[in-house]
Amino acid sequence: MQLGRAAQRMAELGNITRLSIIRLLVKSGPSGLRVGEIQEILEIPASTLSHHLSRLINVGLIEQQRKSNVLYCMPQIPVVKELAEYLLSECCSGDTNIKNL
Amino acid sequence: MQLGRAAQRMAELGNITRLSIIRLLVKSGPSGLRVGEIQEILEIPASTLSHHLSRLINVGLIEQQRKSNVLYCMPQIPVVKELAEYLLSECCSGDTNIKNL
DNA sequence: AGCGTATTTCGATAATTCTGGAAATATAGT
DNA sequence: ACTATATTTCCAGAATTATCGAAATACGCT
Repeated sequence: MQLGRAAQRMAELGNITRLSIIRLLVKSGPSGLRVGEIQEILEIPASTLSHHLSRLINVGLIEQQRKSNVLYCMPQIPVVKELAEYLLSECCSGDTNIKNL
Repeated sequence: MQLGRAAQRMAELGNITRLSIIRLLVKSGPSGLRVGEIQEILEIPASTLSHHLSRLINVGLIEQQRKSNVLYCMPQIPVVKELAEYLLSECCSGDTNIKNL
């Protein structure tokens, strides 16, 4: 992952509402939850939730799939994982003294 | 790590300048770099850099230590690690079907 | 076509953040 | 005390973001 993309994704996760959404979805698993479920569980006004969801979709952290009447939001767990790994990648490559971690 | 704290830290990492700083420091290792080194390497105006450093310090992602004339910035690698791990903690606890990750 | 439920788009306001120049502060050396 | 280097604080303008009500859209059912 390149720096700019990682920063974008971090920024989206750097909002307590959006982080709540992602945490809920990650916990729930890859099959996802409906928008309405998220709304009820987290008690977010529909328009606010929709705004945050579209931002998360924008950076690839979740995807949506329609099943008739309802939309399912699925966390893109490999993307989250990659982002997490990015933070410490190449750690200490300029300093062999890793003792005091 | 609790949600609010994690979101704060993510938000600080969600800026390309600050993420550059952290990446540089993480790569360089726990012994840190001087403020001036960071400034030269990343080519950031001093006041801008100082602003971003203070934000990173604020959330515990880096610490500073004075050595006579210069200030060293040391990445708090365990904190970064904890944050990274937070993202996927309790993953899929509500859904045993983890196959399609 | 009309209705009901689910979700998004629009629009507007308040709040926060980013950036960098100029001035201030800190520390060491003379 | 004075000078030099390193870094922060102050300030202010531009830009971005968060929030949510009201209206619009999407889809299935009858």
